[in-house]
Formats: sequence, structure tokens, C-alpha cells
Amino acid sequence: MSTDLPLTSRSLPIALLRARERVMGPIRAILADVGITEQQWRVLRVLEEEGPQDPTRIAEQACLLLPSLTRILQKLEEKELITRQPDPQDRRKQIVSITASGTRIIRENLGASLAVFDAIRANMGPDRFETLLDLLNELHQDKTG
Amino acid sequence: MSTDLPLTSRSLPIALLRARERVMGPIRAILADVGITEQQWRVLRVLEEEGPQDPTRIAEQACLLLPSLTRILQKLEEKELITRQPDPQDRRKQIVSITASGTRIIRENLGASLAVFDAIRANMGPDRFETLLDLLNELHQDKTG
DNA sequence: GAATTTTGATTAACATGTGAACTTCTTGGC
DNA sequence: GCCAAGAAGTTCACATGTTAATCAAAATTC
Repeated sequence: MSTDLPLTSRSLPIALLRARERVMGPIRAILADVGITEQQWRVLRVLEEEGPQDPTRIAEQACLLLPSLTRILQKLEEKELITRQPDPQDRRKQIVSITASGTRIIRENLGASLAVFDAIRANMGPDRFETLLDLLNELHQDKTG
Repeated sequence: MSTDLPLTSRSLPIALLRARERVMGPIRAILADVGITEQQWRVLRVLEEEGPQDPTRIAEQACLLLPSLTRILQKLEEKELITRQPDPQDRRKQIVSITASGTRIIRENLGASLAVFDAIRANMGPDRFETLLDLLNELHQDKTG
């Protein structure tokens, strides 16, 4: 409790940034070896876990804005980690699916990725970890005013 | 408690992202009217609160990487919100100071900015809010392994 | 005290964040 | 059925994130 906390540590935005950096640093290192970014990883995981879906839904799940997602899907398509088909029902939409190569990347790196979280959870204490998640989700759902 | 939580809500990185977006959205709207970005705002606040200092220290306080900060300082200098002088002790360094215009921007918008946090804190409950900050700082200081 | 290493800052290159404009397609209103 | 309004993606323009390379100026080493 008496470590050299910067004055900014009571600033919520900065605290969120620093915490995120602590979590994602190791993950980024793992993914860099595979040649994909954190965001590309998030998109692939959503597709692997929730099946083929349109970009709008992917954006919600992976917490990305559509302009970013557009570019990310282009990259993933070049790398042949996903495929896209037009939606027969609505020609504005498209259906994005993960390929076998994409699935393989997920399967080969999910363990190392989860290990990072388990280490953090264990170090923090599972109860405190769950409390943190609860508070973050509560903040997310906050309807101020 | 029975709102439509996405499955990703138990993912720490996503939860951190979503919480941050909830907090920063309103702030960005305020700052956009003044013509500065969230990061430029953080830099100005550090300079206003902690006085003139070198870029490395600013980067730590504002949670920015040096390459980003280099560009941000260039923009802020063009807008005449900061000034830079060479450090007489160490010619590799420089000393960055906020200008009167910069200070004015801070003073004229700090209230609205703090109001956002107060609203969130009040809505969450001050005790839970403090707990969240504590847990985030604990996570930041985590030395896993 | 010259060579090596380290540090502070910048630049480069690529990827994403963000708001606005734009295209195409679908839907509602009439 | 036409037409305006809305939705899904894309593109644009600018700002930042991120890693690696670069450069000048200390600090170390020998």
C-alpha cells in the first residue's frame, strides 16, 4: 500500500489504461510470435466461439468500431484466416466465417493466453478478481444522469 | 442484473475496454468542442498539475508511449498550448511547459470533466468506486510469476 | 581519454481509434 | 409502386498505439 503510486492512480481513465496494459502486454507478446495483433485475435475468437456472423455483430462482441473492423477483416482475409460470403437474405450484409487455419491459430495459442489470466487471477485472489469483473461490468452498464 | 450481458463480459481485456469507453465517451465529446483530443488533454493536465517537466516523465504520468508523445507535443506546440526549452543540464532532454492558453483550456473544462466522474461515482456508490480504483491499481502493480 | 554502452528523443512503418461522408440496399409511409 | 428514411459496410482523414531503427548526447568501461 506504500509503493510509489503516481498521483494519477486515482484517475479512473488512467487506472483503466494501466490495468489494461498490464494484462495485454504478455498477450501481445504471445500473439506477435504468431504474426497477429490483439484485435485480430479478438475477431478470430469471436468467430470461433460464436460461429459465423455479420460484421456488425462481430464489432459488438469484439468491442471494435466498424471502420476498424473493415480493415481488420481485409487483413484476416488476405491471411486466409477468415472467409466472407454475401448474406442471401440481405444483400447489404455478409457472413464472416473462420477458416481451418484460423481455428488452428486459436487452438494453438488459447492455452498460453488463458494462462496469463489464470496467473493474474491467482495472484489477485479469485474473489477479488471476480469483484473486479463485476465492478467493470457495472460501470459499463452505468446510465449516468 | 439480468440485462443482456454478452458472453465476453467475463473477459478482463474486453471488460476494461468497455468500461473505459463508457467513461471516456462523454469526456471526448466535451474536449472535441475545444478542439483537443483525450491524449492532448492528459498531457496538458499533467503539465498544469505537476509543472514543467521532460517528455519521459510526461509519458509516465499520462500513460503514453514516447513516439506518441512526440507527435502530441508537436501538435500542442503548433497550437501554442505548450512551449519547449532545452535542458541546460542535459542536452538530450528538454523541458516542456504549459502556456497561458493551455492553462485556460484546462480551467475552462476541468469542471465539466470532473462532473462526469462525479456522476459515475455517485451512480456506482462512492465505496464501490473506490474499491474499483483499488483493484485496478492492484492489477497494475501485479507482478505475476 | 578513446571506445563502448546507455539514455532521451525522434523518425519510420504498419495497425487501430474515431468521426464524418458516402454507397448500396432495405423498409416504411404514402 | 414511389420515395424518403434508415441500416450495413466501406472509405477518408486525421490522431494515436506499437515496435524497431536511428541519432545525438551522456555515462561507463578499460
